[in-house]
Amino acid sequence: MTPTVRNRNYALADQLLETLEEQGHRDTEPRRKVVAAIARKNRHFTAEELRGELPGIGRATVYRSLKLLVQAGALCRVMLADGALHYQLNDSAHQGHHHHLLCVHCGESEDLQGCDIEGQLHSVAAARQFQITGHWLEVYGQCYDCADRPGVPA
Amino acid sequence: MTPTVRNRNYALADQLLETLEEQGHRDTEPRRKVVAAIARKNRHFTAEELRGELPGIGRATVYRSLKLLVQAGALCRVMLADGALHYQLNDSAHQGHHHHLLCVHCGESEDLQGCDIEGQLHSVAAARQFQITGHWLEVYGQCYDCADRPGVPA
DNA sequence: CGGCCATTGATACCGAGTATCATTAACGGC
DNA sequence: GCCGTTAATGATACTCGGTATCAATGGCCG
Repeated sequence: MTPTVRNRNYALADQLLETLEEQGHRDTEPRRKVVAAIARKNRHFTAEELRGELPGIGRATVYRSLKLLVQAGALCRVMLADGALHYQLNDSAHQGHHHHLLCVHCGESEDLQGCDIEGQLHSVAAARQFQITGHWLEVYGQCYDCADRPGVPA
Repeated sequence: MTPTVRNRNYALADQLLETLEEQGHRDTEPRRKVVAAIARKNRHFTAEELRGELPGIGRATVYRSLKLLVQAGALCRVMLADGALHYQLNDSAHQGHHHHLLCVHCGESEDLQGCDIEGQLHSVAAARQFQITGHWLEVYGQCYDCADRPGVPA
């Protein structure tokens, strides 16, 4: 890891911790470690995966930290095509509601911002006198780098 | 239950059983009971809920039957807003890929057919050189009958 | 009728997450 | 800087939804 990346990770970890403190949560040693492990991630991960990288930290603590970060909007939950729930850092620019384009091959993901699903849903729903309160959308596929590789399941 | 409804349920159960037989599965006594219980449902249900209505039938058998019916396209899985997985009979006209409009108040659900999510997703994805292979969408809200009732969570 | 083999159901197991609760340690007040 | 309050921790047990195992059963076909 280059010094630059290391610095970025430290800054990100601090930022996450700060977010939690703003919500009235304490700055504790185990929390720092969890947050640092998350900051090191550059793609989505499962709770258990994260826990594997944090020996000595209680299972409950890892799950509690994840929940707090999701509530704070710093993490979002993504559901993979096989139904497995993963977590993913929210780019600070994309804290609001958005969807993901997930590469089933390499695990890369992109945020879908320019997609007017909402508007479309509302007009369809209005026709049926349905009042929409929320929705959940995940999109699966292959990214450019993976698209031409062989041996990829449909 | 009116005689008409009872007949409809019997017919539906037979049809489901037949679907399974077409896939090469046997016509067994427990299977008949599971399928009959499903045919009686007029809204989405959980595996455990169904199991509760089938005392004397093994847990594994219920889950196995559900899986077979999903594979056969007769049932579809819907994810509620709280993350709970439910099953729902597929209207025989809507066997293909489609989405659901779920009323969070009464549990009613409607199929979303006239919604061109696919096309929209493809154009957004094309711009990013992403090749879409699938997606998952659930839409939550309140149906006409529930919309004006008080005490409904957002 | 007989046999093969899918199906069954009891049971144990699994993965993901939550509840409990005694112990620890942050942080704010003084 | 000490101290008390109170949040946080981590060990453990538990829950929930679903799957694997496997001996016993019973459909179905020749």
